[in-house]
Amino acid sequence: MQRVTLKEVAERAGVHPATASRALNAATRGLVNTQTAARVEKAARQLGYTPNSIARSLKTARSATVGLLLPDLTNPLFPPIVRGVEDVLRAAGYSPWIINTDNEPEREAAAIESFRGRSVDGFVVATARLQDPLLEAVAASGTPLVLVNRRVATPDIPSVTGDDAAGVASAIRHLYELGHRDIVHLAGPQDLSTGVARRQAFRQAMEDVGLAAGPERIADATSWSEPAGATAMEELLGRGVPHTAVLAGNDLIALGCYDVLERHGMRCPDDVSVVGFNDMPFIDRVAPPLTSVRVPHYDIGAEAARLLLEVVNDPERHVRSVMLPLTLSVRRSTARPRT
Amino acid sequence: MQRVTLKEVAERAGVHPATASRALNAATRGLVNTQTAARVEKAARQLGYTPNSIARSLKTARSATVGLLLPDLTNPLFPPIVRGVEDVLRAAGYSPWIINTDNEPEREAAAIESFRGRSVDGFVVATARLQDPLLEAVAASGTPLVLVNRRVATPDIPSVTGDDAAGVASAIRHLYELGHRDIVHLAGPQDLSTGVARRQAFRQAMEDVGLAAGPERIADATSWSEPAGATAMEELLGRGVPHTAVLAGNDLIALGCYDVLERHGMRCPDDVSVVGFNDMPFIDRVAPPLTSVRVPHYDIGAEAARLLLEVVNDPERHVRSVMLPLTLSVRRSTARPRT
DNA sequence: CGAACTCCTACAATCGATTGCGTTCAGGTG
DNA sequence: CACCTGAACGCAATCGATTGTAGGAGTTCG
Repeated sequence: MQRVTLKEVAERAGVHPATASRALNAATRGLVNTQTAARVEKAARQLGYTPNSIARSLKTARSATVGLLLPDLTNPLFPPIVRGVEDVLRAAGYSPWIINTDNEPEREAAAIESFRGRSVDGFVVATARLQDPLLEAVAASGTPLVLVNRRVATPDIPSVTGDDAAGVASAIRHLYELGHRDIVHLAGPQDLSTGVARRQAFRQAMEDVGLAAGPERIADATSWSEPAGATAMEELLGRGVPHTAVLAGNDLIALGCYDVLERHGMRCPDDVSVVGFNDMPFIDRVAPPLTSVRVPHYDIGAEAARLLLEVVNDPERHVRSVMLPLTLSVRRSTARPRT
Repeated sequence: MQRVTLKEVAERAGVHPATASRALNAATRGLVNTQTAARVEKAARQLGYTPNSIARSLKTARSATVGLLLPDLTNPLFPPIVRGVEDVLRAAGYSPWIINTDNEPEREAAAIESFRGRSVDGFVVATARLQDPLLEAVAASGTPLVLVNRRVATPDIPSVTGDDAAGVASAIRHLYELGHRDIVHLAGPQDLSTGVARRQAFRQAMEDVGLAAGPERIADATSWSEPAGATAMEELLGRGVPHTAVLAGNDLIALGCYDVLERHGMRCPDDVSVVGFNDMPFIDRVAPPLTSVRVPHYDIGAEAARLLLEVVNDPERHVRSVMLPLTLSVRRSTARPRT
């Protein structure tokens, strides 16, 4: 377990540690005689030298490390994002620290604090609330920062999101073309950008096809979960608004909606069509398979990592946000309304 | 962004950095006058001092960091394990590095190399094949190491797993009590310990209730996936072995089995009962909801982290492996066989 | 033949915190 | 009053790698 140090490598190659360092580093190899470099490299290989990145980081003040803040990894949304981030980072020699915050501000603060202590080179954040002083402080401090899947009120923070408006529009269009005219929306939490964006997109898309989208047709779920979705659906049913189709803020809310329909003896899609959002893994295997707006989570993560690396490598670079196109996965939860 | 250093804190408090260090460190605070310590602490707070853990790690050769190797985070098995590990580690002031290896040995080697370079204090590994020279090398080198959900041939590596034998037995007993006598098994890959363990447990459990469990009743899937499960099921059907129930090596294999049944016009549970393994998230929402052996993945991860911390804190401690009890989640994919 | 230059390589400082050891000084003891 | 003790703190080395600068060997050119 005794680690091999650069000094030992240098000794074996008969050179000074400084020379060994330069020989082993791609950027500085040009400063060293080719044969010497080869000798050093050979010595390093023979001794099984692994550079101590802690020592390196101390000196260079860069850690090749990125902090990744998530609400909760067990939410099926996030693993693909994480993989996207990780794959891109790894290709660039970086790796992510992952921390779950459960959306608790104290946890988030602690995580940021801990990341700072470990001198991460940047942050990828998937937990942003619309108002988030912590994040604004991070951004203001000049630490590179990219948001995924969410945006904050502050405009000058780069983010990567899906094109929610277009996604919602395609869902509404799909329902419209099937013949639905009475469509309602189970919106997500209104303190998160996606919840707001999709809700607003719903109204816009409905207007665009000439349908009514008054507030009575929208119920807000308090979280992105099945129970919250069920509660919202119950509320909507209680209002007595006629409807033949439901657009849910995400797939979990749609599942909650399923439960309520079943409880009330209604069948999907025979009585009510349901559209979800995210197209999460295995949602094609529930009964009935859910029609859902597909969000390319892996790509979102990958793109976020790319953006972050850009800023890390060139802090002067101006911020840039990316919006990825969404598609609709049509399955059996949507059908023509009964006439 | 300019970080506050210990030296600055010391200056402000009017003491030497060494004293400041001792004052700020719980273990050495006793060496410092109480009032001085208070002064230092106040200075640290005022300046917003965050210790540079890189510098600390360099000096102390400990990083409060653990490497976590996974095959693939997007496999729904792993997020709960990761959370279990993370929650326990965080409580102890540690945090995990997560790396996906996709079960590729080179990736695994690269990950271990990278972890070594970052001086992790230990490893939690969920990727172990039965034979794994890399891991044996790690274990032999004295680096603390705990396996989760898998075991390797080498006996003296601590591991945390579910009690597969008992889980399989409870599944078989359930089917037996429903009246099934012809039961077959879709086994997982046989180069992984869980695949082997469950396969063997199947034979044992069948014998225990007095049923035949010849090799013709078992088909091996080449991976823990739906397509592999489907292929194995097709093979089994091709053999013409009569059966009224299937025990799948895991839930994904069970889903593959569902597909094949449907393709052949058979219905579950009317024609064939199916039992899965893992009880993964949302498997209760597929059609029909899958009866499955529930594995406490979060607890497995948490326990693994605890074991690892034990070894990290006391390297002399003798290895200890833990096996957690499993329960059966009975749902609608199992029913009495048709008479 | 010596000055000027180019290549390499060595020296030494540095990153920020920890820690063994030495020093100082107040207080107690004989 | 000389001496010892121990608490509290300062000094300086150290972890392992990076990097600006100095210096030495060899080459070229006036």
